[in-house]
Amino acid sequence: MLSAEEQLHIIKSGTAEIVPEEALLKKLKEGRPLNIKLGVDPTAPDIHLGHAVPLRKLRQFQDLGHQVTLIIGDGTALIGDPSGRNDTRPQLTSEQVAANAQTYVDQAFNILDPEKTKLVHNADWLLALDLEGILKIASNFTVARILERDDFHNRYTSQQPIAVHEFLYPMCQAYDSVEIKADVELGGTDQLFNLLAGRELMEKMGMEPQVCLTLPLLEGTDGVRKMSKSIGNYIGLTDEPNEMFGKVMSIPDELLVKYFRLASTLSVDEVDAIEAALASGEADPNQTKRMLGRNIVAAYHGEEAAVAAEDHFVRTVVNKKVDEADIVDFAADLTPNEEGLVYLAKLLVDCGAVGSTGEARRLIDGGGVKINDEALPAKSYNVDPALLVGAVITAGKRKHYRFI
RNA sequence: GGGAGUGUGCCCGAGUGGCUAAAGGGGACGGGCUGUAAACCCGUUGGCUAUGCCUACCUAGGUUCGAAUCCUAGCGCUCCCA
Repeated sequence: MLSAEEQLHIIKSGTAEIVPEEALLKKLKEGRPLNIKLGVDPTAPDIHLGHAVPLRKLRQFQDLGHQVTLIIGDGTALIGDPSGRNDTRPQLTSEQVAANAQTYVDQAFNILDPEKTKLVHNADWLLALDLEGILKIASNFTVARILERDDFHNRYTSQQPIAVHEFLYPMCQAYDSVEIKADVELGGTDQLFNLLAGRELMEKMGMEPQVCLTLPLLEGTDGVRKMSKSIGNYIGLTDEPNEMFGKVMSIPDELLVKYFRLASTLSVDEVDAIEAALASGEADPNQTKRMLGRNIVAAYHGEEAAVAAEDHFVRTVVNKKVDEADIVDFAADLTPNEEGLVYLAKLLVDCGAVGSTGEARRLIDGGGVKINDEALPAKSYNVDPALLVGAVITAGKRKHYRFI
């Protein structure tokens, strides 16, 4: 086992805050495997690189010899985490939660070491609480304290509704820490309040309080907003290799180091080296980004897929060649009208390239529809079917079809 | 229980009887440039085989030649008082 100081150096990489750091050092010095907690909300079926950030950190802890308790928040999911929200989350049914939890766990074990992971469900103890138990926990918190939270405060002052049950969320999460006797709890920076609630509750219940470790939120491919499925700027762990690689290439350069640090499998030293090389201008951002893409694809699909994905990227994007594998065959009705033409706008809707004929027309007018790499002139909504037979029809940046 | 506000397109937000498929911004999409980065420029952003027709400003009615705009009721949200 590494020394406490060496461990701390690794753990600190990429973290936003450790509260309090001395307490973590002290725990590390005890030389025992610490119990590292991560609670996850099974509110969405797919997980993405943003969700993977704390999982990677957990993996680091595991590699340093510590134990992880992964809590499936099937109890808290019934509430819906209010963190960072400006509205009330929809409450999920237990069936949805169970299904989501399963896919989450499957994907999480791509990253975590199953040998050192204990999987628990907080419904087991949260739903077992009776009113007396709930009151006992709730009496440790005050309304003022909870209203201090940024998101509650903002919603309150901006006249957005806050449902009473949402107040229970941080308390339940705090109680989880008590239940599993956490030494350290991880979460995004938006989780700080919830993590601190756990620390407070443990202390009030006479336990050694957990250390709170927050990780920065990972921006999505737009480089601005945090990665999120609903915004559509996410890189899913189950994305196909080619798509995954392409999405990584589309992130802004400014995010390169952050992605390496939070989402890649590289060690702290390696990431430090890359950061220095980029800063000095020694490393080419494009090549470095490709390296990142390879690393991320390899982590979820294997080395071979990563090489193939980069290859695909070079062919289709850099050299602008249409890859045969990207062409979708579509059985189109090419029966011509009286003028001997077919309505291309409708065909583009039928094959799923666009949502409406209006959109198709606009795309054509904007030069976004190509036949065999040749842009159609504006207004050519009706075309000679002979042009289409056997040809590659491209709609937008990277949708290719062949009508058969 | 009483009172006051508010509800517009993916989002924010103008519009208070006709000139409004609805200003402006954001986002998104497409084109150019390029490293599927950033920056920048241009275009598009309800549906429909389209110089037109249809559907739209919370919902349902009503007034009017004409309503996102006025009236009535309802629904949602917020605040204040109790």
